[in-house]
Amino acid sequence: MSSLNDVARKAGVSIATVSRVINKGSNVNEVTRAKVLKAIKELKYQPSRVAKRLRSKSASSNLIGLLIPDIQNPFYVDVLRGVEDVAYENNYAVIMCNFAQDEIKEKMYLDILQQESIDGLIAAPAHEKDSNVIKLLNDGLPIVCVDRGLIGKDVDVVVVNNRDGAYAAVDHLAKSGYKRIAYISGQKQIPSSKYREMGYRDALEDNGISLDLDLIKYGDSKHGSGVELCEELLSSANPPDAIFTGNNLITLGALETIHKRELKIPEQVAIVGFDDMMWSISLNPPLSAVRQPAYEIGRRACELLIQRIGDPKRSPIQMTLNTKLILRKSC
Amino acid sequence: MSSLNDVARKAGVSIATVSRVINKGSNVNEVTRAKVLKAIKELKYQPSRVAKRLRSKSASSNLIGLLIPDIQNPFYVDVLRGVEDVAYENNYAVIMCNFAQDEIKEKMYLDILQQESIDGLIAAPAHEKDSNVIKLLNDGLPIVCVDRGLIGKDVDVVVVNNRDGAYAAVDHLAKSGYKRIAYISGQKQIPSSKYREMGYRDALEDNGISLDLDLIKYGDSKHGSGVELCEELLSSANPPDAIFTGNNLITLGALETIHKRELKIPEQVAIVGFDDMMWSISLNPPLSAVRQPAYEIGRRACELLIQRIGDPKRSPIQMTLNTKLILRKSC
DNA sequence: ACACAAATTTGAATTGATAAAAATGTAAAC
DNA sequence: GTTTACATTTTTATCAATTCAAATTTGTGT
Repeated sequence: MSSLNDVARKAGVSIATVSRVINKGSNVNEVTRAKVLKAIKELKYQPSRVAKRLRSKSASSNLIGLLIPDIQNPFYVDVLRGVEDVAYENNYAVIMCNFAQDEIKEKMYLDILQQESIDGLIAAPAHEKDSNVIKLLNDGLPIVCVDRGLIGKDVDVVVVNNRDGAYAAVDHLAKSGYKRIAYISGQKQIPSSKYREMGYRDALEDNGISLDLDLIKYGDSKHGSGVELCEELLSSANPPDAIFTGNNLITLGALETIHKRELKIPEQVAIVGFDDMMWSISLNPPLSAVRQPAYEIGRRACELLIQRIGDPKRSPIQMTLNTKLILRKSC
Repeated sequence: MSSLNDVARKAGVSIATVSRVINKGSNVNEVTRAKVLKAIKELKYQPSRVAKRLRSKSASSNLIGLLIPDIQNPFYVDVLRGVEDVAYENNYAVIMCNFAQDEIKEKMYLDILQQESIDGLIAAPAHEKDSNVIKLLNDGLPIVCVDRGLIGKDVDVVVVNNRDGAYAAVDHLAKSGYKRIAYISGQKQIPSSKYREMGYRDALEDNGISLDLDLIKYGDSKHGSGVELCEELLSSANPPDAIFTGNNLITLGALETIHKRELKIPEQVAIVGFDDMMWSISLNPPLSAVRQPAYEIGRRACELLIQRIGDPKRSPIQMTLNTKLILRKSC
């Protein structure tokens, strides 16, 4: 790897001149510029981003961090794609960090991101009081939150209307005649779970169905808890006739359990999940689901972040996108 | 952010001493060490990874790059998880770059990774002659290839036995009595597609089924081509009675088309896909598939890479893992 | 108390870039 | 022929760390 110095020597000028050729380009003679460019080409010179960052703290690293709780969840994959597309269009590269719902891991990644002096961060915090993320925010790093905000902090947020999405799904179940509608929730402490539960409760109430707390199960937002909690529900004395699942992976886990018990969907038990997937139509049966515009969440978040990097003082925006109930054959 | 200098001043010693306390720790008096550690704690000092990397090229940045062709493909998500788990265990962070099968994007990402002076790279190259990856290899960067190698280059590789995996699937279809077995391939130029086709052809031949080139369709390894190519196959004058799909996303696309046409699986058309997914059992019908140990591929690749970073001269290893045919209800 | 060795600490150079100050060169103005 | 203005280029300092040679302190034995 050749350095500025090598180029300068080869072109017979000083490093400062080479630097000017590469950067703004003002105040440099055409003849000199040509010499330098030739040397750069011959040496296949590439500037060291590391040295650049060290020198000028203000200099953009053109790196943004993306902090995600669970990359196995297709929802976050779509968010990632949205973020990445916008980042790429704007000449940013994305460092993706999957903390797998482990706050120690989260801290390690955030430390690294900060030490790499990223320009900004898109984060789905572990929960609303996520001190690791709050610390960076207090340090002045541009941050956009997705899927959940930070309590008491004025920060850019892109979320969906979780309460309404859940309401629509459960309302539809109720109006379709299901009486014992269960809810398998993700981690209780994350806001999206709470809002979805709120929508669930409201829809039941509005349809005159009394709440049965045995029909609400709390898990960890992963596949395994979908399997287990669905099992619990179905093996209870008074099982549900419909299930509303709190996310992607829970839905797939619940489906697995239902199929293992060879129950007919929706005749014996109906199911609607939060989060749609490209291949939901190929599931057995084609799955009804509350679609979140995950890709767009990613795009919007990245747009907001790039704006904020450009103007750190802009007042924060909370953006709420709408969900859409996609009806197929599972309810 | 405080620097070495701040710590040195606060502790009343030179920066060299502070550096020694932080790093190896040899040749430093216990009293001094205590003073320095106290100052570090008080200032919440964290060493700058940027400065460290600039200073000593040999010093580990504890960063590895992961270059992936398509993050939407769950196979690569599992590889990523494997890589990440091992990286985390060994105190490395992973920069994930998804080049979305776009070689220009690939080049941009690789340039960035090199400029960030990563310690090593795990790459699924675009194809066997991928000049972008070869360039880094020639520059001496430790590299491990997954899923496909680099032609004419002696490099660590972790692959699965694609030919045998495909053979097992197609052989099973043939032995089950299917006569017109189609193959929907991913991108023709990638090795895994070629080897899978080889297994397909061999299995047909060994079962006395003559090859019909109309039954081989080449796509781009993505969902859309699964949809379209399956459509082409099914609408032809002499449609197949079974389909072997070249990967995950193609399988899901093909399933979508089959369902749209309301064909019974496996009665009217059977299907076996390359790549298994956690939720394959919940598909309609539960999908038979050739399982690749994706998570293990990731783990192994990362282990090899960390070894190679430690010993750049170690002679390259080609590791071939085995696939397993998982039979469910789709054939 | 002295010489010598060992342990500890420091100073200065280095890494690759940027930015501000200083220096050089060129041409027009007086 | 000198001054001045302007364009161009170089010098030097800086960023935060590592590293090695040099300097200093400490310890040991006589």
